[in-house]
Amino acid sequence: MTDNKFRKREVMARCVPMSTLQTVLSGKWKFLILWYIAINKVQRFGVLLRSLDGITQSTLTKQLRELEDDGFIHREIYKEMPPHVEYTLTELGKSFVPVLTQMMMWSQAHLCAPDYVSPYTEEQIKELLNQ
Amino acid sequence: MTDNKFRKREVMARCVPMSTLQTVLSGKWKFLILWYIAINKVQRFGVLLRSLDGITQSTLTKQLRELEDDGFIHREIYKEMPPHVEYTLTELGKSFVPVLTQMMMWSQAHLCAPDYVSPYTEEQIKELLNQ
DNA sequence: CGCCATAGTATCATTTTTGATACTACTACT
DNA sequence: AGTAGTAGTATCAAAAATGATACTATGGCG
Repeated sequence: MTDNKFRKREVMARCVPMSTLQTVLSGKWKFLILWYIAINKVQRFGVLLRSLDGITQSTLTKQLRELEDDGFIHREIYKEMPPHVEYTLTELGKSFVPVLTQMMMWSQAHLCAPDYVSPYTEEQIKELLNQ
Repeated sequence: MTDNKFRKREVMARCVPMSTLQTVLSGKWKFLILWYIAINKVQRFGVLLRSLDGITQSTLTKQLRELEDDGFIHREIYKEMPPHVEYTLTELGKSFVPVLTQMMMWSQAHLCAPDYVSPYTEEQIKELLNQ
């Protein structure tokens, strides 16, 4: 994403990369949403809603729209019955996966209790990085 | 930081590492504050205030206190004349530097215009990672 | 027809974050 | 005694993010 299509253009204009990133990934849920899509390749709206404990439907919709507008995820509508929507990572989103993975690994190592057991296997993480 | 000393304990209790990280680094300025302290080793309050374009004194104070409470930075008061305060990274903060660096490099590569020239040399980045 | 599941939208309230502004405390210097 | 520079605090207002709730649209099924 090298063109200026981000939601908050003032930040982009100054191009303080770190500020832009913080703006783009602002909010309580963005990291987690991206992670869930990354680890599962595809995520449906309903599954995300049930996975993100405490989020409301309207907030999830808004977060997903922002991630879409900022070019991280792609939204595919399936008109089968019942109709549903699938979210996948775009090329930009995929390029962000190594950063996301490092964040996850750091968080597991430093923010969790010593007896915390990660739900993600080394294989999952490795696969994520090799895509 | 493997003990439960974070500001928002509910998140910590559930230990969803990604959520904890997003909570701990919430706000418009945290990434940038950490980056400025990391790249300069030491930062004074006044310098940070002038570096972070648009932040107010009270907001900067609050952000710094939160980073301190969450164990990322250390606050050292110098009673010389005029007295001043210096902020440095703690061990936890230093352990986060590789993540921060990767975030910065990704942001420069993907969020900035093609003609953007980084103000940071490769040596600075390398040094940052070798600490 | 009424109900289910899907994935929303719309509206308003609440909470959280940030900003604006004015104030304090310290002491060296003039 | 007054001023300057440091790093704050305190209070209130404004803005942004999130939540609660009710609503829509689709079409199959009993």
